[in-house]
Amino acid sequence: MSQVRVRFAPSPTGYLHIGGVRTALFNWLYARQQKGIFILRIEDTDQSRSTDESIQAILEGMAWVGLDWDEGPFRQTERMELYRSHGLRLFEQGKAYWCVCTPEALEARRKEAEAKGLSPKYDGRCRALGITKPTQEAALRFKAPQEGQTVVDDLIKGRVVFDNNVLDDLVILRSNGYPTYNFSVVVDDGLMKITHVVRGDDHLTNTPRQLPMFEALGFPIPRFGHLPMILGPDRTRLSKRHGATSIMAYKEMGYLPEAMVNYLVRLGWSHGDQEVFSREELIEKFSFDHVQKSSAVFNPDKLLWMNAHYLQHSDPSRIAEALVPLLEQAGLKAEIEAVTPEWMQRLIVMVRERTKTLMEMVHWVKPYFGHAVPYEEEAAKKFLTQSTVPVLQELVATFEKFPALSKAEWEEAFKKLVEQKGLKMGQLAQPVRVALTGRTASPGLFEVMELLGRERTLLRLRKGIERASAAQA
RNA sequence: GUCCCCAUCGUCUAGCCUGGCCUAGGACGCCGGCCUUUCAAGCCGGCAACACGGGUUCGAAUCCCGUUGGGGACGCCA
Repeated sequence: MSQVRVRFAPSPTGYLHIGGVRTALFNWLYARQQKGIFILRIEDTDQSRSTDESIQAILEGMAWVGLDWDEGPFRQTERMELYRSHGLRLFEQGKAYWCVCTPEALEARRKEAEAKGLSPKYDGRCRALGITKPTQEAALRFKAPQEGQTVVDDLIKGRVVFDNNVLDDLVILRSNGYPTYNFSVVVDDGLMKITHVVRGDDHLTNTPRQLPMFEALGFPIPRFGHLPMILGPDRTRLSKRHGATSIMAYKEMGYLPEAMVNYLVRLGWSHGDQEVFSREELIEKFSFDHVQKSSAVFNPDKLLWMNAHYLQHSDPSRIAEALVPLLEQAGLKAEIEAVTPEWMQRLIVMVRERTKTLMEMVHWVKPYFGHAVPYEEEAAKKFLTQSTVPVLQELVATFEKFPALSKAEWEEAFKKLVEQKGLKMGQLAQPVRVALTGRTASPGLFEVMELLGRERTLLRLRKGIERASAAQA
């Protein structure tokens, strides 16, 4: 068996979307598993819609999810000669012909046919003309087989049979000399010796159109695998109106690429009941046998859960790596530089079980930098009241007696004070929480103290007392 | 309209190929409880599906046919 060669072939007409990433991912996984070659090919033959920004977006998106390629990126616009020469060869061999129908005329006939309830396919009228040297604008059409059947033995869908009479003579070279999609794909997949064409199942009906071209060009026929589509909640193809579909939008919302990959791979593929897979496991366990035939609805809730899971279970240094740029973006550059990586990781471990995205984590992590902490007005108003001043003062006095902060000792002292005063835990805990973090919700108080350290804990408690003393009685 | 694909809880899915182990399992979400200094996390429990109709068979979620429903394709777009 020769080496597996697969490709991801997006067209650069917008951002890299979720569906594209999943297609790329399945190709990549298969290549890595089979020790094969993964090729990136940019299909930019539609010069009116392709942009360089889109190419950048594709590369950026691929990099973010960690899908690296072995060959390319190739751009089809740099391979024009190849398509032209192969097209002309088909003409010379009598397998293609010049068509002088204008786009307008074709459009009109298509409409007419549709109105009559007929198939809108090209009627093949130039096929018999035998034009050898067109004197006007002409497109080259491939002579598609008109009888018999074309069978696609699909890796995912199984055996699919098409009657050739549904095929029409496809334009392979436009009158402007550019190849069309269905032709450039065949030439490239053939020339690049692609062994497995794995793409969205919106291409399934393109396959019987492409197979005869592989044959005509003398290329070996690759295996095909058509992946089910990803749908929005309304069960139509996922698109912009369903919300964020750009892969980079998820980066910006604070998702981890590994969570994204894990979620996406489970959309259409499964391995028993397992939900969470490391990248190594995916490479090992991926199989087309367990790719679902039916389309899947994108479920943001489950993606969010997956992200929370990775936030909670990944190595803290990994989370820090992803979080730090976001903190810098949030204007905390100086604060980050003032702390050690170890402390940063402790902070992450402390807050992470209450965050589902890195963006939420940014919010949760903020109170622990710097000396004093700003209060959320509501929180201060509610808990830093005159009546709390005496007990807070007593707490500070108690803590001051300890030369160092010991979480266990301070907790014990705290609880003793609560008991002495006949208070409920929360009656002291909430004011202290606000004093320490500025908020009513936080990690465990003594974890917070331990992280802040003795001096900052005492400082913030004193500031809390100041604020409470200034409050209206 | 024509062709193609698909069909298990609201969603992602296991099981289907190689019928009985399925009183259909897991996950997300939802509801309830436990834990609890707040917020979470965690743990325990609950609700919830084989689209429908015919066959085949001792027996069908699993095999066959049809119906219905959903999706896709039919461009000098990709």
